Amino acid sequence: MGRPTIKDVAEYAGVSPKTVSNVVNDYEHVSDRTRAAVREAIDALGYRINIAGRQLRRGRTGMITLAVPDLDIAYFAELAHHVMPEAERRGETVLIVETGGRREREIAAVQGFDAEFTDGVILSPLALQPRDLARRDTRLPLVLLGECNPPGTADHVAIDNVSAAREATAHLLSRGRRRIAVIGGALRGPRNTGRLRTMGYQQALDAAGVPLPNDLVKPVPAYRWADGATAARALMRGPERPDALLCLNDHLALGALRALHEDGWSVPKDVDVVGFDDIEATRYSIPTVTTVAPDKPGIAREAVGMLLDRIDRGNADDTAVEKVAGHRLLVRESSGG
Amino acid sequence: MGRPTIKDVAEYAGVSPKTVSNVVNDYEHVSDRTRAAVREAIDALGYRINIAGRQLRRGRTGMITLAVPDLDIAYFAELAHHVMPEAERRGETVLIVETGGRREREIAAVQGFDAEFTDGVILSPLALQPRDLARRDTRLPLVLLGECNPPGTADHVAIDNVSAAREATAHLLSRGRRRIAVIGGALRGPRNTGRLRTMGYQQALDAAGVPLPNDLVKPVPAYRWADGATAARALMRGPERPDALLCLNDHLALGALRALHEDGWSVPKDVDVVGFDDIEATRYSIPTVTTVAPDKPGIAREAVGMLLDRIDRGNADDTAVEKVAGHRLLVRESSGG
DNA sequence: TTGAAAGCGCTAACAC
DNA sequence: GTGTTAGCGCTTTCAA
Repeated sequence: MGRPTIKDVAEYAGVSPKTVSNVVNDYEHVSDRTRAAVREAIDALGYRINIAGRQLRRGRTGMITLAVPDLDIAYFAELAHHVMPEAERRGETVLIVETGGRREREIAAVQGFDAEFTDGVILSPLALQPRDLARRDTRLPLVLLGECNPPGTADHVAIDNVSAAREATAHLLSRGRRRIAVIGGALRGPRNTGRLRTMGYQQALDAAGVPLPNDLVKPVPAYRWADGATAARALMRGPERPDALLCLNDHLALGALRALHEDGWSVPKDVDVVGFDDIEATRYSIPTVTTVAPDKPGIAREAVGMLLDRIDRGNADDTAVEKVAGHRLLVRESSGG
Repeated sequence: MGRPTIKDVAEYAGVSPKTVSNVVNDYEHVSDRTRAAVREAIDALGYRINIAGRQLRRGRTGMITLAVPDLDIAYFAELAHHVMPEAERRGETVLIVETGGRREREIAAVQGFDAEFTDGVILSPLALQPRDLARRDTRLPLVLLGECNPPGTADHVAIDNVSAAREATAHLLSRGRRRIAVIGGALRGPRNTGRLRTMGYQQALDAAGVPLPNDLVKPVPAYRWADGATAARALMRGPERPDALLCLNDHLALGALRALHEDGWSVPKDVDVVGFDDIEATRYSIPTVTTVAPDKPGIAREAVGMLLDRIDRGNADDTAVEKVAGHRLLVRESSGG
């Protein structure tokens, strides 16, 4: 015989399938005796509910998707680590999907792939275009993390990237740094995370009356260790040698640290280094890395909450919600802390 | 109207539901004309298959569980990063679950939790006891990773931990190190990863005729940065100061590196450091860390393959399969590389 | 407080 | 090459 069904349990306990269902779902109006009998039957038969039957009937899977670029990026692993228990606390299971930061995979995620797996999606996009959202032909509830597509398109949680970068830059300026490079930055283009943080950097320079240095805003192919190392090496060997590196995530900062070490530069004596995300490695590296710490538990809580709200409301088409998560600058050895 | 079903598509295209199903499932014997018409209807209606109906009918969910202690441990994030595309390549979706290394969560994982979510489980256990497997009252296909419970209980993939540790220790001995400490090791107790690696360490010492130093096998509460730092500090300040640290994973090694730096020790001049797992951080730390690199893609491929085999065979009760994944020692700066 | 009947969306088996 | 029928396991009426 195959796996026991609710019918088998019912037969064994001498009740109807509906009664078993009532017990399984903690329905109140079940006599203690019946409940006990059903429980016993469940144990005896080793019954486990078949989620497919339930979700077919209920029209909900009890699962939500968390789509991130890459679990190899510690920030996303840490984020997942916070999202999963938060979802579990609220009775949902999380399906993690890696997009690789590729646009077609991100589009697939906001479309619910080709199958309707989950009740909603939390996506941390990198390549998604505003028009991809506009074209979305589904009511699949969606919450966006980090990247700031034109507000109003979807629910969204992020830190205040402009302020965060402004504070980090102001910190470097207050240490007398004037030739501050931005690794992973962008002086123009869409208002993605890199652009917003570069704007904050520019604002801090403006406020201090420091002119924007030439050629020190350096884009990178990705926010990985190797990219930080390459960029730092190029900047330090270039004509406009910086005295500080504002790295737009911690992996870039740690990669930069390594390249600086190899080229014989001392941090923070010759050059300061600052990162974003507060991944665990920055607390143990040599030197430890000053970083902007986003409120990860808060982001996870808000994202899950917003998504479940939308799912519960049937994703009614009202206006999108914007939430700003907290952040703080943790000054460590790499900038004199 | 709600989400379109296969019936709606059939009506729109003027065919039967079964024909739509055939098209969706890439069944061969469908005329091009029909196929095109169905495709068009699908696009027009924005139809996406409802996975619940399919899995109810097919008796398979197309999902497998990957249960790891903690995504914050880079090794497990990297492992997940390899398992997901491998599973996808084979048409399966991966549900990641964190156990926190807690026994009751690991038991729940091998039992399939209380719901029938997935078709099988890949578990990387830490606290699971042999008797937990013996007691298992389910036919849920299972593959174990890493920890070596009594062979024969379940399919199992791991590197040869004894050999790996022996090689790493031999490497340190060949550099003239004689007072080699083991952070995370165990001289007795169950044959878990820590014990096996300590056995390899002992074998290498024996082979070289080096007596086992006193008090240098140091257990740790967990394999995290902080634990490595604490252990390294204690060892270096203790009465039996080591000249090398064999750290049983890279997080321990990186934490140790930090503690050594803080106490003014130079690596590798004063003391060598070796880790396990080859996480990306070890390639960028200062100094870079010598480590045992397991064949992660191979582990992922074997684990997924073994699990799907079992699922396809209906988990017939034949003997468990043992697979040994490859590994190699990468000598880096922390031991003179 | 419990039970009977119906049907969620899909596909296997079989007919045509 | 395509359609009909039946039923996967569950929960939602509604009735008893």
